[in-house]
Amino acid sequence: MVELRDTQQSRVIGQKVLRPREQVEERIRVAILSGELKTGDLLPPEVELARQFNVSRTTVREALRSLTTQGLIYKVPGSRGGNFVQLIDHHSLGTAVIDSVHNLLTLGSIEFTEVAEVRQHLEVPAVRLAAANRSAEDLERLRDIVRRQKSASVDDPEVPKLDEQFHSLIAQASGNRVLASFVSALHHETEPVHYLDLSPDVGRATVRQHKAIVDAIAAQDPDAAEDAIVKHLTYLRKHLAAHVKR
Amino acid sequence: MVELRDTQQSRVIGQKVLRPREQVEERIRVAILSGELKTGDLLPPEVELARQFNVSRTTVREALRSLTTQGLIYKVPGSRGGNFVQLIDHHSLGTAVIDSVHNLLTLGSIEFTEVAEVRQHLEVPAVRLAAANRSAEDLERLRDIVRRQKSASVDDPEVPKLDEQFHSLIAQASGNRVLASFVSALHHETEPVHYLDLSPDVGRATVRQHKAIVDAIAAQDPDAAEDAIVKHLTYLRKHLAAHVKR
DNA sequence: AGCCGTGACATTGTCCAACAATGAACCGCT
DNA sequence: AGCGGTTCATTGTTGGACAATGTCACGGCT
Repeated sequence: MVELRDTQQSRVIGQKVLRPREQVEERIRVAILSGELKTGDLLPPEVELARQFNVSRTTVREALRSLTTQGLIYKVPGSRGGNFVQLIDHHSLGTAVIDSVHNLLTLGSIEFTEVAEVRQHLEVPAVRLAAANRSAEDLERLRDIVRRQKSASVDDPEVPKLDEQFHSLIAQASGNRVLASFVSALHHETEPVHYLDLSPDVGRATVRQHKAIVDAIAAQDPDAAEDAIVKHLTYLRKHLAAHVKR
Repeated sequence: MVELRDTQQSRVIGQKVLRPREQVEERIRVAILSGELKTGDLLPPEVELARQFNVSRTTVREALRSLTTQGLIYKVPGSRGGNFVQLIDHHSLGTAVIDSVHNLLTLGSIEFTEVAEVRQHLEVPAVRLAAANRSAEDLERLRDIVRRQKSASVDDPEVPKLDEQFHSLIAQASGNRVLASFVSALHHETEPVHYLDLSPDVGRATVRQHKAIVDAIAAQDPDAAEDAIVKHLTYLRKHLAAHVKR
């Protein structure tokens, strides 16, 4: 947090010396972020890149490895393989959040309840916006999910996936992609716990609550929607609290 | 989204073949996430790791490069250097969000308004919680910042930093670290724009609004705090909208 | 004694040249 | 048309060398 400021000489001539790997990485990064390289484009082979940048293939590979880890490119071995520019849309934000939150949770650097709390703070606006902005298609897809949830048995392996889809779809219907990414990421990290115990009672109650949410969205009634989702989340939290066994 | 399920043979014997680099990376990752390696610990030198895993140093280096990019370790060249386990706390989440949102914004994959909207949805609960949970020290620090903002001239290079600190501190005072990380990340990505034009009028209005927020937090009045922050954010948005020149 | 340069040293950073693994396209056989 | 092997471009891994970096200890200078 300490900030060093050059009080005497504010003119700067020298810049930080960048190592070869950093320069290569940066050049490729701006090529991607500037749109010079588009999604799906194939980068030149590593030997060719090494030639162009006049560095060794090893250095190029370290730069590419870093870019891969950042999710900007992906590598494909084999004859028609190579380094391709990765699709970068709002889902990237979701996975970035998932990864980071997951790490922090397993390290104990943050508490589960903090995540759940933020999730609720985001799901309420999400469902309100969904009620206001939902398309006919959104509604149909939500109804379809609830239908399938109703018919699924408790131990059906589809259950968690359906639940994830339900909440993600609502967030998507809000029309705000950042909000959608956050909600589905936080859902992903908070929900898994309650798959372990799932009595038929809880299953039925969940479906009933989901239906109430969808009805409010169908009626385009944000207040009712908020009410329904708060009830749902509160129910889940109470139910979860009864099963903290770890 | 397609899920392939083996309908005929549900017994799985073979697992995916992992490349050496992946195995090394994974082993080190779990060592860190399990707590076997703690913050600040020094990993064995690369040649030693190569010996232990029985792979080449190059392979070890690729694994370490990836872990570095993920923020799990950091590298220090030189005699007493090496690969150290990075501190991983909730700030990691903030920087992860900043990076991803920044990429998406420059690529045009998300809209500025979506980020700003989510920011507001998070700052409202943040300020309410801050009003409820704030410590005496939090309050003193907030007052100190407002004091300094009052005395700072419009073109003072400290101004943006103070603003960032102000909003981050409030989020921190909420007591929810996930919330704090999100708020400061989104603030970081949405605020820079309005540094460009900063008339003395706007500066004074901002400080006045900040003071109102702090007063509400001091009085531990969540409703008043919400009211104040909404007014503030609305003012900023209106002011920003008048200057969309890019 | 304290300060400053200087050189040794451990470690990461880069280079090079080769070979292994991968997987798509091609070709020929039936 | 389908099947199986071959070719080939590309990434993945290896081993070994040298360069760059930054800490430490030492020694000389003041």
